[in-house]
Amino acid sequence: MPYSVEHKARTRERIVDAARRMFNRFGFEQVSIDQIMADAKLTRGGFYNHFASKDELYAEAVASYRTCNPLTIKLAASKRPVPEPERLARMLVDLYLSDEVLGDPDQHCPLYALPSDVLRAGPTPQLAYTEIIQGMTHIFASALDGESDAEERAQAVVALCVGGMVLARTTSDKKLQKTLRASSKRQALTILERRPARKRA
Amino acid sequence: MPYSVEHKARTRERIVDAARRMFNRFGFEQVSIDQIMADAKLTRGGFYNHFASKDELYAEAVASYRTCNPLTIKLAASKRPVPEPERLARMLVDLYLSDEVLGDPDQHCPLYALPSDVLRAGPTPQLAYTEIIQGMTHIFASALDGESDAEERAQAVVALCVGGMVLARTTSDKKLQKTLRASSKRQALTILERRPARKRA
DNA sequence: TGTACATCAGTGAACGCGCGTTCACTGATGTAC
DNA sequence: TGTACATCAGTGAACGCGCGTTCACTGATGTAC
Repeated sequence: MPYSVEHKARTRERIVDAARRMFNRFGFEQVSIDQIMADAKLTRGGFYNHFASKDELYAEAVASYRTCNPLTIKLAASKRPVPEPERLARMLVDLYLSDEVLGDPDQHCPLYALPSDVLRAGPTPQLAYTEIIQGMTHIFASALDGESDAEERAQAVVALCVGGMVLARTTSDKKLQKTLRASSKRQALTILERRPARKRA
Repeated sequence: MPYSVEHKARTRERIVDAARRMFNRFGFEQVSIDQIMADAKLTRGGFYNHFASKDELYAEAVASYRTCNPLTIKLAASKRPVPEPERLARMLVDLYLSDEVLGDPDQHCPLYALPSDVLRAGPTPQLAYTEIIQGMTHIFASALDGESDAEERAQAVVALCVGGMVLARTTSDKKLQKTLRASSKRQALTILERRPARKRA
């Protein structure tokens, strides 16, 4: 049995990682398998030892954001315990709309980096997108726990995050990029804090 | 001088119209010149009598949303005078996030239908995107005229509109599509009405 | 008014490139003895 | 411990299709006489 099972798994992961970063940066159609494999320090032909098609890779790449998103990475890097819900929600808004993430496409979220592609893609990537939405909504709703309109406000905060980034990426006007995100961020925080009194400790 | 100048202009407009609708529906790369020309009841070869390249058509297609958006069309169709700013702003939020627009890709806005393509595209389409953002911001800011944070709140409402539609298009869960837009809509209207007292009449 | 003509919008075949996918191979690795 | 072997991850050339673009043409139209 040549090469260990772990060796193959690591290679596969390297391909998914390269794909996620390049898809987020340039879009699904604009990136060729050749480029992805080169980015992963491999050659074209080996691709089909790992994936049945480019579409299958796409689904995995989107899904991989679940564990490779900036917030999860940041929390894992800091040695502190997981912050309480209110603080976590604010951290997510701050980070999602930050200069740092906007400036580094490797950290971009499929929700705003690849939304045109999702309709064309099959049900598997669509499910991955939906899970990202629900994951974010959950974090915001937890911060509003106990308030009657928690779900509505949480969803609106997700829309503000995604919308702010879509708009910032869309324009080439640096100043507008900044104010659009700042406005989205402040209004998102306002929505999260509108009623400071909470029912649970 | 065969064929009138108007004849050529009409044909060109027919191509731009077909392109805008098909690009919004399927994305830039997914639609071929062949398909667009067929949709405009023409054949492939004639395309280059009107445009230098597919990219040039893309720029025009995005720009055409300026006059072909659902709000402008609706206002033109109704014989009433232009509504006052507050009512216009509410109409835009309502329409932008409506079932009707979500269900009819022909009416979709490039901001959420084509955001992945804009980075790849040149400066001309980017300018067209920016103009759409500014046009929407202007409508919302006018409704908040005189309030100190009008610009910030107007931009956040744009982000809510665009974000709500991006999210709704992204998921295949019908119910989630509906609640995401409803949440964005209600919070957008809340932002617009947060301080009902205005300084001007 | 009728006719010959010039123009150019529109046609459809052909070109050429890029890219997803296939395939015959090669050589690194772990196992059996 | 050392060696022969089997496996299969990885290689790179080749295939074939789709699509943007080009080009020689055709035929509808407005104009000149």
